[in-house]
Amino acid sequence: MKNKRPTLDDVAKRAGVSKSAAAAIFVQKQSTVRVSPETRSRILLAAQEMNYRPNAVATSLRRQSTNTIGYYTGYVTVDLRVPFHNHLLNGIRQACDEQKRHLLLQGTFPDTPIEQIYNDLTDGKIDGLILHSHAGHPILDYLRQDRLPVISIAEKLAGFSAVTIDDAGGSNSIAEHLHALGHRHILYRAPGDVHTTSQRYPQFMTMASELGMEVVRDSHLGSFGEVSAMEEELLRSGGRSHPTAIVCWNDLFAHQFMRHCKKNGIKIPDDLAVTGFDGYAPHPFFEAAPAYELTTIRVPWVEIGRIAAQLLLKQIGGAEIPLETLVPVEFVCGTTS
Amino acid sequence: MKNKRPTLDDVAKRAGVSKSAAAAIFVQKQSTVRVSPETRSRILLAAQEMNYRPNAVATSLRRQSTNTIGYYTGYVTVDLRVPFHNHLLNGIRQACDEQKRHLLLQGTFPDTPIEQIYNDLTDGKIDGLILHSHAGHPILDYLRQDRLPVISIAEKLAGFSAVTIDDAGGSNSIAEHLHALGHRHILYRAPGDVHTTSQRYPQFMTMASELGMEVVRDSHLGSFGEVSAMEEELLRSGGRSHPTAIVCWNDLFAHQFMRHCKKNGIKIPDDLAVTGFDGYAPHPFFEAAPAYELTTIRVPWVEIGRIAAQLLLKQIGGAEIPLETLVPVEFVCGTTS
DNA sequence: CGCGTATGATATATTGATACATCAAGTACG
DNA sequence: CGTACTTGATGTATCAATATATCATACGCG
Repeated sequence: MKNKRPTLDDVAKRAGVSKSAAAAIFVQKQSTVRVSPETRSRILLAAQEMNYRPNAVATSLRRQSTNTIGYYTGYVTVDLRVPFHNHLLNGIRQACDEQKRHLLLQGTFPDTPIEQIYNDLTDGKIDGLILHSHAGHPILDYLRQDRLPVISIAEKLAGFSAVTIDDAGGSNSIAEHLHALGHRHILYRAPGDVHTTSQRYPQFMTMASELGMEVVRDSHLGSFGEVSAMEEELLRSGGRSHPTAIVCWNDLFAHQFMRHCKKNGIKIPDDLAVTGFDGYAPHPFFEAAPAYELTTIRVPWVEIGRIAAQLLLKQIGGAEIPLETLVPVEFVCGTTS
Repeated sequence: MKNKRPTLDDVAKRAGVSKSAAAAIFVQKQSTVRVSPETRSRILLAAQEMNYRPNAVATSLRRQSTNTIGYYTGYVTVDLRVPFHNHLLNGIRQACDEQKRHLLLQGTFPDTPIEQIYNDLTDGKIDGLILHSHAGHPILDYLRQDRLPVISIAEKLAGFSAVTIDDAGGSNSIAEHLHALGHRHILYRAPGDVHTTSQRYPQFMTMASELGMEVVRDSHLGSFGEVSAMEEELLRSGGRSHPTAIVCWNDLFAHQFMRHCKKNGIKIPDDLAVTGFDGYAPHPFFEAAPAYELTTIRVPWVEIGRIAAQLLLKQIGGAEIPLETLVPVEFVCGTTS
């Protein structure tokens, strides 16, 4: 029969020493308690014979630290299959692995009471929290009153450090690229009340104006895959009129729109140019004969996850970290423009 | 300044009651201690004023249960962007959310000492563990000696319950489908020493023989994207000879191979039929104008993750769960056959 | 020989919540 | 009116480690 798990007391008893002596062997940082080599090996032998392993929960309670960070996936998107989640998580996990920390996936259904979310995030299970895509979420006000170290990804949130993306630079690149190709009339497709839009659209507008391009704004939100009225019109016109290019706020919208183009016989980029933003490096799995290679801004999501986790761990360690860490992006010229 | 976090003692003191009374209000299951409505509200008021939240780590220690399950991602594939990971995780998270449990992502670099992995998995941080793709991993022997509840996904592992996939049924479907289309010479492409192969290949062979088809086996492993000698030959021949169909052990191999077909001008399915296995329901993100719709066996990975987590939680709760839970698959006829 | 110090331990308080035993006061009832 | 039982609490041990104080010896040295 599988026995009860041995504790440090059991080990000490078997080795014929005090608990303090036994503890000195297993404590994470070096102990002030000294143990002779012979005693040490006696304790280690006893521990091995009993298959002793320290209890992480007890250690966490006493040390007031769990060596675990959380990634909160609630609110906007809970589906872990969404690329930004698994790309970020992959990077976060790399950092955790390197520093021997653990990663807790925390997320809640949209209708979970805010108090419960707050409780869940700040009940001591984690030493720090990574947030992404939570601008405007009521949890932020709660977290600001708490001592839990928090880092934000892709958004500046008052009171927290952030790893941000060079949205402005990316937007400039797209505007310049389209201008160079001769496009003068652009449809800018991005939902209105979304944080990312506010980071990308104004800069695009500024640059577009400088270059003398006309931009029409389509801020329909809708659900993924839904076609807006302006898009509908564009599809009906066959794309062979103004605007000559559609700038999408992210790759997802671009891909979705291109599906409709295909159905409607619109040729890309001949009839219409399409650009995205995000550039999720597709996993090899998805590289199978893509119909289009999207022109986009490649955002190094995996790297961003990793940087965020590293900064958070520094902060947990007591270090000061910069309020903003800007990560550069890369213009990728595909076949859709 | 942000103060020290209040404890139950602090709340009790402020409300002028004993710790036991205060505890009775916050304890998870109902307490044997009775509290009058007036006292109750006095305690609740005090707690609210102090912003008291119970410490989860202390609770875990006392209750000997963390309400957390682990998902171990080490060994074969650590990259969380691989579809089976994020599909499974999504299902697991659904189940955890429903039952208010937490999910710890545990994984280690390939060169982590086994003792350390064992320690990490069994040090009390989690109440149970989900394993996928770990057949033959040395950690299994360690875990078998432990009390930690474990459930395996997609593989029967001695000593643990498993959620399994109807690999045999899926293999039959593919054999019958190809036979019905007139194919008589098949190349079966699957690495030799992989668990999944042993589940899928024998049944395919049995059914193929019954139907009078000839099957050549290509068991080259190689790394993802690498072309085997047999594939090379097939590509050179332009596919316009025997075999007339290639059965891949999973969608990944199928997609990879099709990339090479495209490069070599081989038309699918006219020159060569291709089938896969897994049928990761692609996220809407990836639905953009796929060049091929792969003929495959759709395995409900999200659902499988969810079932596995639910069973594990039952087992943790003390219930007996079946040693094997077989999940049916679905034949999907695409345009590649 | 007595004082200071290094070595190798032990004893005890602490971390924050929970389970259970105990206890005082009030009520029901024969 | 005494026993039995209910209500509404309190006190204490426990979960498994860690931090710190304390305590014996032994040794160096003037």
